Formats: sequence, structure tokens, C-alpha cells
Amino acid sequence: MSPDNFEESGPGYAPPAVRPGGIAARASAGAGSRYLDGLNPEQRAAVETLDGPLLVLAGAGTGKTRVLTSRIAHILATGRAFPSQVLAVTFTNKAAREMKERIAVLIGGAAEGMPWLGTFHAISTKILRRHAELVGLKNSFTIIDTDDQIRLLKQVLQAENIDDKRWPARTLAYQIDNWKNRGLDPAHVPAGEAAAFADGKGGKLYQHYQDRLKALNAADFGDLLLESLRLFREHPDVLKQYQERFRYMLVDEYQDTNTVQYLWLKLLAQGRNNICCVGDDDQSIYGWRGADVDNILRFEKDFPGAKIIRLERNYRSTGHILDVAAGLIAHNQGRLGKTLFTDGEKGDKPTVSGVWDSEEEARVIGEEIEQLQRQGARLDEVAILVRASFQMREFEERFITLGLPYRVIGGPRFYERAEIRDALAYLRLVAQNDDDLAFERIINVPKRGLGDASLQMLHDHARREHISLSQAARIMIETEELKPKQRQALRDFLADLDRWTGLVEQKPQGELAETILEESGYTDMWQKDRTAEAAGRLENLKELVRAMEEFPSLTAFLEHISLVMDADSADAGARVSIMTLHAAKGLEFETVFLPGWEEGLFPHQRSLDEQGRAGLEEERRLAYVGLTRAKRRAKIYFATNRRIRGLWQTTIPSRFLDELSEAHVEVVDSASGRSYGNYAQSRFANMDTYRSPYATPGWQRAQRRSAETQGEARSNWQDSAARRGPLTIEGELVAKSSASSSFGKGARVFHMKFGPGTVAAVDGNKLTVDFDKAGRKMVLESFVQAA
DNA sequence: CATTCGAGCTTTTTT
DNA sequence: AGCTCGAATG
Repeated sequence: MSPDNFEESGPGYAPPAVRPGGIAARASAGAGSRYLDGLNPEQRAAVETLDGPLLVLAGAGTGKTRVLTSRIAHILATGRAFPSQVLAVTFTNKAAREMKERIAVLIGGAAEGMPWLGTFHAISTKILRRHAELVGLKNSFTIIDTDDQIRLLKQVLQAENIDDKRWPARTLAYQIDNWKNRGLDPAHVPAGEAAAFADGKGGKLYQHYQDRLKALNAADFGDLLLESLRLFREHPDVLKQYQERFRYMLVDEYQDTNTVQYLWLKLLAQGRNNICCVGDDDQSIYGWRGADVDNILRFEKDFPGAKIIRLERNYRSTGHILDVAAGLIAHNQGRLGKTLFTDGEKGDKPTVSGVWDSEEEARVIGEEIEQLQRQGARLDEVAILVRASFQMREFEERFITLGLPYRVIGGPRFYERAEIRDALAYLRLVAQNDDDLAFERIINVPKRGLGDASLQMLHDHARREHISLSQAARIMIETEELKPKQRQALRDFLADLDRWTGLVEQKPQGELAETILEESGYTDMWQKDRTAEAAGRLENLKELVRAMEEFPSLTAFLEHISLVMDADSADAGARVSIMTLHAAKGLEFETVFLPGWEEGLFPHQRSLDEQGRAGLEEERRLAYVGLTRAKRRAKIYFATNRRIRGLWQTTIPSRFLDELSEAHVEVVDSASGRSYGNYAQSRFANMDTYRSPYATPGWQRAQRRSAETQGEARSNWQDSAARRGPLTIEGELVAKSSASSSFGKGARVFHMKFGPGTVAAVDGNKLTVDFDKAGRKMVLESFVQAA
């Protein structure tokens, strides 16, 4: 069988003009093997070791993408496989796009039509569409996002009469995702876990949700992987087809794979056994969404005969930065172990600066950036990497007053905005009248007088007759069930819908969208809206129409938007980037500012509470990722005071500061710009005045001391931790404040909101108080004071 | 059925 | 503090 028989991905693909052997001949003869030039020995080995399983441990800045793309180029150029026989998986669309572009450069456009280069989800979808009927879907199935998922789950909960106050749909969604990430369908969820939600109904609800999805001919993101895994498991013939097709498999960011993805890869790799995974266990920062670092740690066991190649030569950062990062990450256990090195200069030492509060932090960083700017630095080579997005605001405000151009990376995605989702719902409905979720979303947007009551009737009818909402609507406009007003509104809507549906084939989708938005009154709705955001929303809608015009058809666009559309930030001009540490992975900047290195914020208390030691290690990897983004300058800050949820809190410097090797960091008094070579003793003496709150190697002493005075000075982070009961941090049990309460029964207390009262009962740090005015309330001890 | 007010939550984020 | 969601209200 000729290899190109495998290709059925559509008319876009033209078989190579030359047989594989021919390309190889051309490659070795001319400039074709240039892709090997300039690779270091390890990189080269990683590119040329083609047979059998291979794990490439690629540290930060060691040329990971280059290896991946060169490897693909090598496979193609030596004629080992056709483009259609190479599976290359990434996590994000951005990574996939970048890889495509770089391969095209390497082999001069011959990578055109690598149909199996994409995200896990995109590739799974492609496979699933071909065999949809085998897993109970039609090949036209819709992909629903988190928003739809939650709305659907609300219905499921409602049908089961479950109080979604007590058992929120969000929580269930999270739980189901979690199961799906672990490759568990309803039948295989451990009984204990299934019972944990809604008094034992968790498993049943999961099953109902899946049934609903099938009925709607829809799949959520988790299903894309889980269902294609099921497809492979239940249909060995189908699996075999793909096993044979994929002569070479490449996986990017292997440390981020979750269990389904791992199982999926493992099944596919059993064919040719040529799987190459690239990753860095030290950069695994997505444990909280199901990524399992163990996958990469177990690689050799999972794929017998695997070779491991380490890339440790760093091409990005200067010496001191690497040394500091290495010293920090060395505090983690359970690593495969890698040490980055560079032949380059030592460069500037990373700095650590203490500031009074987050406002000063923003001010100081703003000044430093202006200073850099005066020295000729480019703003697009400067980034501020924060732990949590609420930290961004302070910087934005400061930069606006300074007139410093910046951009925020991350934040709400384009297609997650309400107006975009509404517009998409219209389009989805027009493309497929039976899309109930879309129908429901826009039936009363803009207001048509068709509220909950009418919708409920439609629902009942649809369920009774096993038809879709739009079909139910068609029937109900002929019956007496609805009030005349509603019936007419529905009739008008259906007429519109039919007219638009008829236009799908007539008009280019951009125009179609404009027509629909216009005629439905949707655009009007926002034009009449006088709120500040309305103009932006209209702008976004225009952007959507513009984006649509680039696609061949409405369906092509809809497929694209659910899987592939990301907010491409129009980066016009040089701007400072503000983003979370998570968003920064894979990027690099000359100068990186790392604010907010305080206990509770970074490492984040919640991570510690929920994941214990593993959480701490993941936070540490996050710090490592942050540091290794810097090419020449890394600047760390911690504030002594930070406002959290409106309350000012005194904070303790992050333990990570103490893990930065003294020899390679510089402690700076940012206010005066003075530098302290020796900060150990002098700093600490100043700490309790909070005049010069610097990190010191002795900060543990401070922490110990703070523990002694915990009664009054306990920070909110610790407090929230205590509230949740005993917690494990770093494998140790952190006890609730042992002295149960400083108030006894009968004590007179004063509460900010409820006023004076008498303590009726004490339970740990919770007090039951009979307030003079407000009656009996349960309050936390920390919210009252002695009256 | 639409609007308004109060209660609860609040890390990270891709697909 | 500020936002989102749901219930009470007009």
C-alpha cells in the first residue's frame, strides 16, 4: 500500500512530488540538511535518534522547539515518513502554530499539510469525527465549552431535584472534568468518589450528563480525549489503522500530560513504537488541572527500551540567573535531575527588593522600567510575571498614570466574552437548528418576552417528544399552550431562524453574521446600552465578523472557533507585558520583574492547603519558570503589606527567597537604590520595625516568632488555613491554633457588623454569639474583639 | 416577565 | 472590595 493512501484529509493535501527516497536524496545532496547545522551534540542526538521511544529532557531555554522541529524535518527529509504519517501533539494552538511555521522554514514549505500536527484536542476531534457513530455521536457533533457545560449540568441537577446551592454545578463540572482527565467514564469512577457528591448521586449525575450530551450530539472538551480513547479501546480495528499510520509520534510538553492523554498516546505508540516525548519535569505547573508529573518520571518504565537525552546547555539566560534558578529548584524532591549551564557571561545578579506595600511595588517597578527605557531597553523585552491575576491591576493603574505602554496577556479570552458567545449561539443555531444549548442561550437575547416560563414549557414538550427545542417550538406555535403574546414572539423568531438558515448557502458567512445580528436586534441591543462596555462589545462583534471572513464556510469557522481560536493580541508596538507566571511558560524576556514573593501569595496558600508538599513543589517550579524566563535581568520583590480582599494584611517574605543562593543574588533597598552585599544580620534587626523588610536567610526565625505571637498577629492566609482545619504543609501537620479561643462562654464581645454581644458557645475559632441587636450568629473569633 | 437587591465567593488556565 | 448569581420584588 502506498503511504499516501492513508491520506484522506481533504483536497488541501497534495502528495509530495517526489517519492520519499527522492526527498532524501535531495536533502543530502544540497542545502537540505541545513536543519542539522548548529545543533549541539545532544540536540543532534535527539533529532537523529529516530527508532524506539525517546524522552528528551529539555531544560528551560535549551532549544526544545528547535529539536522538535528539526526532528520532524529530519524524518520527512530522510524519507522515513510522509507528512501525513507523523503525529505531532502540543497543548496549545500557539505551540502548534509555531511548530508549523518553523517546520515550513526548515524544509521550505514541504511540511504543507502535516494533517496530524495539532493540539491533543484538535487531533482527537479529527479522529472522532471520522468514527463518531462508533461512540454514539453523529459526525456533526458540537463541541461545547465550559459555559455550556455548566448550564447543562444545572439542568441535570435540576432534573434530579438537587439543591444547586449546596451542590453547585461548578463543583460537579470540576469533578467530572477531573474524572475525564483521568480517563474514567461513569462506569469506572471509584465508588467512593462517585458517592462524594450530592449524597451519593455523583456517579449517577455524571452518567446523566453524558446521556444528555449524547442526546444533544455534543461533546465537552474532556470527551474529545476520553471518547477517542474509548473508540480505540472498543474498536481495535480502528486503533490499528492509526497505529500503523503514525510511523512517528512527537509530544511536546510531556510533563503536562494528564492520564487520558497518556493512555491515548500509549495505545497509539504500541504500533510503531516510535514515540518521542519532549518535556521538563521542572516546568510542570499544571498539576491542578490534571497534569500528572509522574508520566514523565515514569517514562522509562512505560516505554521499555526508552532512551533519555538531556538538554542542559542553556542559550537564554546569563550565569547568575541560571545559578539562582538551579539552586531554587534543587529544593524539590522527585526530579529527574538536570543542571542547566551556559558558557556565556555571568551577567547581573538577580535582585531581591523589599517594599512597603503593593502600591510601592508598582511604583518602584514602574520607575525601574522607565530607567531601563532611558537606557535604550525595548519595552517588549520587559515582562512582569505575577502569581495571581489580581496583582495585575495595581500595575495597570500605575502604568496608566505613567503613560507607560503595557499589555495584559491572558485574561478573558475573546470567544469567552458574552457578546461573542451570543453571536456564536446564533450562528450555531442557524448551522444546526437542533442545537438546544444555542437555542436556549439566545431565545430571549435580546428580550423577546420569552422568559423562563415559556422556555420551561418548550423544555417539557421537547423532553416528552424526544425532539429538540426548535422542533418543540414549531409545534407549540400551533397549540394553545403558550399565551398569545409569547406564541407570536416565538413564531416571529422561528420565521427569522428559517430565513437565516436559508441564507447559509446564499451568503458568505461574514455577511450572514451581520444580517443575523442586525435582524435579530442583537446589535441594536448593545447600541441602546449606555454602559461603558457596550462600545467595546460592538467592536468585538465586528472583529468576530472580520475573523469569520477568513474561513471557507460557516461550519469550518464554527469548528475552528471551538477548538482553535485564541485571542491573538494585536501587538502593535513595544509594550511591557503583564501576565501570570503560568502564561509565561515558553516565553522569554531580557528583563523579568517578579513581584509578590510573599508567603501565602507565592507559594500560594491554597496550593499548600490542597496539595501539601506536592503543591509546594509545584509552586517552586512556578518560581523556577519565572526566573528562567529572564535573559539578562531578573528582579524579585516582596511587599510587607498587601491588600487581600479589601483588607490590609501584613505579610511574610516568601520561603523561596531564602532558597536563592546568597552568592548569586543581590539584595537591594529599592527605595534608595542602595545595595547590600551582606544582608544576613543587619536586615533582620530591622524587620520588626517594618522599616526595611528584607528577605533574610534567618526569616525562619521571624516565622517562628510570628508563630509564637499567632494569637493576634496571625495573617489572613494562616487564618483561612486554620479555618479549614488541620492541614498538611511539607508533610507536617499544621495544627489549628491550639488555644481554642481567647474568649470564653459569657464573654462580652464586639463585632464590626453585628455590634456588641455575649458569647454563647465556643468551637475552636468559631464563636456562637448572642448579639444584642442582631440575634444569635456564628462568627469567627478573628472578627470580634473584646468589648 | 423584567428589574433590583442581597448573599456568597475569591489561584493558576487550555481545550 | 468587587463581582456574579439567584431570589425577592414591582
